[in-house]
Amino acid sequence: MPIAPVVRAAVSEVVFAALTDEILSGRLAPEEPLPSERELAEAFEVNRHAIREALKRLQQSGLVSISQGGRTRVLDWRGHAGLDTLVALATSGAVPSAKVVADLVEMRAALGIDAAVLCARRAKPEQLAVVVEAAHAYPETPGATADLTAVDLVFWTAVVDGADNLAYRLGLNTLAEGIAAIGHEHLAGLLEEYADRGRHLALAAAIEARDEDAARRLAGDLLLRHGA
Amino acid sequence: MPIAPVVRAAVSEVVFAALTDEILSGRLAPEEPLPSERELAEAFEVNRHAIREALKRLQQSGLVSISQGGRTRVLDWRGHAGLDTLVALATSGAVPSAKVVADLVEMRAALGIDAAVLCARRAKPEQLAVVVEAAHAYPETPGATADLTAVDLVFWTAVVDGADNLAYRLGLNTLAEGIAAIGHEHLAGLLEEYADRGRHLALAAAIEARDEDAARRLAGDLLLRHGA
DNA sequence: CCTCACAACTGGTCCAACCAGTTGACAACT
DNA sequence: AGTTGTCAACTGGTTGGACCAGTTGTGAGG
Repeated sequence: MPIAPVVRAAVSEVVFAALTDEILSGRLAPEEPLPSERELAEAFEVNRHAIREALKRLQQSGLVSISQGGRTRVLDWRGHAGLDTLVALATSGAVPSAKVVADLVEMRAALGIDAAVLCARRAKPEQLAVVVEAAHAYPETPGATADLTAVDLVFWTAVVDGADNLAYRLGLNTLAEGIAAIGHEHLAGLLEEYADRGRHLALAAAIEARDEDAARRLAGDLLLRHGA
Repeated sequence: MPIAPVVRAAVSEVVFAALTDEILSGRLAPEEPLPSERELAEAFEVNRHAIREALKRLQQSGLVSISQGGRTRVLDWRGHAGLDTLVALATSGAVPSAKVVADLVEMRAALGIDAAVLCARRAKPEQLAVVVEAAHAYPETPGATADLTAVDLVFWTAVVDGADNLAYRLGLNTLAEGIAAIGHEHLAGLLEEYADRGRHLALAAAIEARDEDAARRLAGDLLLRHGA
């Protein structure tokens, strides 16, 4: 048995995960009222405050609607949940996680291609330098998956920074977190992309040359291979 | 004075907003430790439980890092915050809200164009019908801004549903919520697009005909006019 | 100078009570 | 009968205080 840091999950965290799962899986249907906080506290055998912390987070995620006096109700996650809920969706069983991963990768491609173009158009010289440097970090010989993921994240972070768009920046955070959370088992298809040092260098060169068309084409070559 | 529902903000909600603002504006710098929960409770003159609910939400947003025993520390939002934080960023003053809106609209364009293409490729017949129907809802004569926003949301929801990508679906939720929250004052530039019944009908027709190239071009015509 | 134990923090959890809205049932009035 | 008003029994919102469980810095002892 490997020695690793003990996982300490706060009670409200467990409750949050359980209720999230219950909702995303559909066992708690939209419009359906949740049990009262007092009932939940009794059912989970925890204090009511822990339940409240979890419910507040569910509300922030757009999964429930809370109103004083009235009952807390389940919302339709397809219409109210944010992008950050996608990860939980993958582990809830409501949708095959392979489908979620594919969707995630597809969105990553759309944003990545656009970010590459915008980076070529708008990046400052020092940001261009960072992009080129990050591209050189891709190893010439294959290494560990985790390392490759980190290198890839640094590269695309540099590209998105150069694109000078905060929405892309924050969206990248969410996507990267999602990919990291889902784990590398489902991401075998990405390895080939991660390991492609040549194409990353070419893309960086195109961006540095401010060649938007080449950047779009090269980014597409890298990011679209999975779906097609 | 207009008669409208009384705004009732929960205490933890106020604390959450205040701390979010404090962090995004930079007055609380990354790595800097937050005051302890007890100190915050005293400063805000509320119970510690309310502080805790707010901190849990800040943690979920990726704005702080909480660890038992140690102090709660501020994280760098550029590297940890998710897409849903963008709205708060617009009102924090850290970045001109016009910039945030422009970035939001830019991302909306990238996703919208891609979604239109994917919808043309993958939508089921009944989903195509919904798209066409939604396009016909754009008014022939200009109406109220709020109505137009709602019509536009229905149309793009139909398109994204047809694209059959959950990440796009949830991302659209976040973007729509952001646009709604920021308010229509900053969105005058979108009105022209919202009112363009003809182009929406044309786009719907292209999607229905499964003409991906036309869909890409028409969606671009609609969504890219702002930046160019 | 190093080591280790302890005191003084930090966040995590619980209990118990009360405040503040919502809802539905039911009596009273028209 | 139909409407109105009242009230009890819910719901979530907030508070206080106590204690548990980790972390961290300090200072006595080696």
